[in-house]
Amino acid sequence: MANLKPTVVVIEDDPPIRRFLRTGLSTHGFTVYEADSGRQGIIEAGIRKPDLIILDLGLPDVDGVEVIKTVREWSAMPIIILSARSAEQSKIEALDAGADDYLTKPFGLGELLARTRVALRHWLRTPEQNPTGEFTTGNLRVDLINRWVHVGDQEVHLTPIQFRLLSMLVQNAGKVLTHHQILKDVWGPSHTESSHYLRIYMSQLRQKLEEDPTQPKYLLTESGVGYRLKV
Amino acid sequence: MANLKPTVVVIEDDPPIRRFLRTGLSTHGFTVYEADSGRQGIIEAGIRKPDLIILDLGLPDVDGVEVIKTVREWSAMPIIILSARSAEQSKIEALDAGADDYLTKPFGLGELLARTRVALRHWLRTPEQNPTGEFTTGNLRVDLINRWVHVGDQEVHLTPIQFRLLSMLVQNAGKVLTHHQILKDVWGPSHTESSHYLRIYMSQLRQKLEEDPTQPKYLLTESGVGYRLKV
DNA sequence: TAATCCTGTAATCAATAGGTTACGTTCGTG
DNA sequence: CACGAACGTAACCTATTGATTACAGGATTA
Repeated sequence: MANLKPTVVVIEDDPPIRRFLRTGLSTHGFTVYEADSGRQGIIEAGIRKPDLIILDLGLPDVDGVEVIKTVREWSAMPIIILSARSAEQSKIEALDAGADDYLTKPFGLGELLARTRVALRHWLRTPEQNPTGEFTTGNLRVDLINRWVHVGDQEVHLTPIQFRLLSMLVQNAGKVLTHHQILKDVWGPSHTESSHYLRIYMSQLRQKLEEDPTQPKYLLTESGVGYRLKV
Repeated sequence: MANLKPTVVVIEDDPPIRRFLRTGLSTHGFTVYEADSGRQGIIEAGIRKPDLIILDLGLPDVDGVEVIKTVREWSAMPIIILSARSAEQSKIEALDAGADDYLTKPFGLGELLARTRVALRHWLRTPEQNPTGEFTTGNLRVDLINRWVHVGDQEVHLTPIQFRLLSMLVQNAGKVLTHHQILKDVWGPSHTESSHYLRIYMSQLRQKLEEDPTQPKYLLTESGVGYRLKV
């Protein structure tokens, strides 16, 4: 969804309001899918996996609160309620059933859009929505963002320098990095001649990551040049 | 039952409404701190590190939108707006400045409480996307919404800071958090260098949560980097 | 095959970072 | 205003990390 348009499923039985929502939302960058009943809405939400649901409480077939509960059984996606019912008890029920916001008709398009922005802001903050910087080759898995390394299903602990070194290799996986480049990046520009540091830490990494450190499968030496992470 | 009550900072200059909020919120399980001006409210939010801010837009000294922006410079905590202004433009400005919800006066206490529950639900949403807000690993169970911690079938009492620290780790379970990140979030932006605080409280958490505090299974140290809650 | 260069590994030691205890102060509650 | 809980601070001790030295293996070449 990062560079695509956000998608929304509108569940609303009244055709004029549906048209109002369709034009308003699509001219503001949404891809809009529509449903005119609760049953249809639940199906649509399941198929489209939208970034947002806009739901009218007063549907002909199912009670809106039931729709909320059904969706919440399998997803935490944002749900914004539109309703003609302004009674407080109705709001409380919908919100406690799992809705994220509640607008009473009549409402302005500007406010609705502002509240969709709030809902999407919340939703985007959840970590598993964000891409992970995970790298895999063979039975070696590295997550640069969460900062862990797995060999098989075993977690491996690395010291800060070891991790920086591996991190640089991962970010240039497949390419050969010269001693000079690595030393400059990991130890800083004042240590570009201390190539024995590099050998020692490379050895430590192999001890921790390679099945047979004497026959490395991932951390390869390019003699006279540098090192390379095999992909 | 609950480990400790959630805290809220109420920023409102009108004494009758302030009293209404104080009694309403505290009888429903909140610890309430009050401020009668924007300036004071920002300070209070920084000191108390509440779970929620309730903010009146019509303050005598600072514009409410400025208060939102100032808080958002260093925290993503939920902010619910109360306002006499029902104009759509006012709502849009506040929501886009970073507010999470907007209620127009007059409003009912029931609706306000329902909307606080929504805000806290968003704020506490764990990476697992657990709808109940409960987190489990090994024999450690944490419920961020109801605020209790169990080790085995034994309830454990935590102090406010201890709970905030654990809460942050739970919300980022699996990830390494740097000293800096934790200090900023738990103690506030002015304590980012006081890393010995962190060590002491981490030690206290281990005493309470780990079977063998010298060999932690959950609260892991990433030496030279920070800490991590193992999943 | 001897010399040389590049590479890998082990062991040591100092510096830094982390863990724990104890104690004084503050703050909220009754 | 007295009590206890929670917090901040200092001091001390332990563990981890990183730098460094020394040495061993292996390949290339004269």
